[in-house]
Amino acid sequence: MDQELLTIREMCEAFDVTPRTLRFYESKELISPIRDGQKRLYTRRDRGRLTLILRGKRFGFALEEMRQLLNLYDRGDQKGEQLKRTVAAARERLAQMEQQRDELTEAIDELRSQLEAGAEMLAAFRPAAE
Amino acid sequence: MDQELLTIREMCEAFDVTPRTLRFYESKELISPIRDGQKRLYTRRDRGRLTLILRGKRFGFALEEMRQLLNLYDRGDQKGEQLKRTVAAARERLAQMEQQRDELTEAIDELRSQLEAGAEMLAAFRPAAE
DNA sequence: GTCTCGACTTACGTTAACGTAAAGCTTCCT
DNA sequence: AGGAAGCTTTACGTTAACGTAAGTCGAGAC
Repeated sequence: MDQELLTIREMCEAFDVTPRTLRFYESKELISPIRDGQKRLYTRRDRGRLTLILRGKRFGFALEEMRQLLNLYDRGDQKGEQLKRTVAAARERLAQMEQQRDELTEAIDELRSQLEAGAEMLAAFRPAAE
Repeated sequence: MDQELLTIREMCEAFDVTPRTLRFYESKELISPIRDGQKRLYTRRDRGRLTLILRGKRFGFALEEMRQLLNLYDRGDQKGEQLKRTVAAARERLAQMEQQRDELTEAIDELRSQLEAGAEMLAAFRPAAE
């Protein structure tokens, strides 16, 4: 293990994704494996990027967002301005996630109280009692 | 106000939806306004159903799910077996929502700790330091 | 009569992230 | 030579919930 280059199959097993997914990410310019003839070979760099992509997905980042963030890091200055921009993006996303969670919590409470209140979730529609 | 029949425009304003939405719901058999010539007129029943549809949407029910639930209620026995089925569906959805919230909370915590730990969300990829 | 307004129908477009089918290389094995 | 495996490319299909454009129609307003 810890080889330098992985085939598509090895990548799929290592990250639990399908070949289609890897080719799709490549078509979206999120990763760019080298070629041995026509076959793809994934480098350490690709593995790092894929790790970040999947992590980003867990956080709810869209692929396009991740592409932009990754590209920022390709342009050098990891220590400076671009890093701040990435952090800012992360903070924004965090805020979104928190709001989403709050809304979800509200909906949960509301639904739960409906259920407790006699399970009459459909109370609003009675065939015109007057 | 409290008229018996509403035009599509009045419905849109009352519920803050577009005409397209109402026609779409109708095409999906969620509501079924009567006709005055070719114009749609929405009854009290339609308003009740729309109220439930929109409430369901807030809870994350899909339109198809709502259609099924609403149809259960059209088949009579509000007091019996069908009600239980609706309640069961609501409980299931509630469980889904709670799980979703838990996952979201996990992701939030994870992202927050990444940010606090030096904001190195992208720490995983360093250009191969060895 | 002509214009215009609102409503109507039909039907294609949108978004995201792949799934899936079709058909063609290369290798490797026998 | 003749598969079989595993890779490749191309390109259409999927899902949800509408948006949007195009063209039609009936009813008042002038």
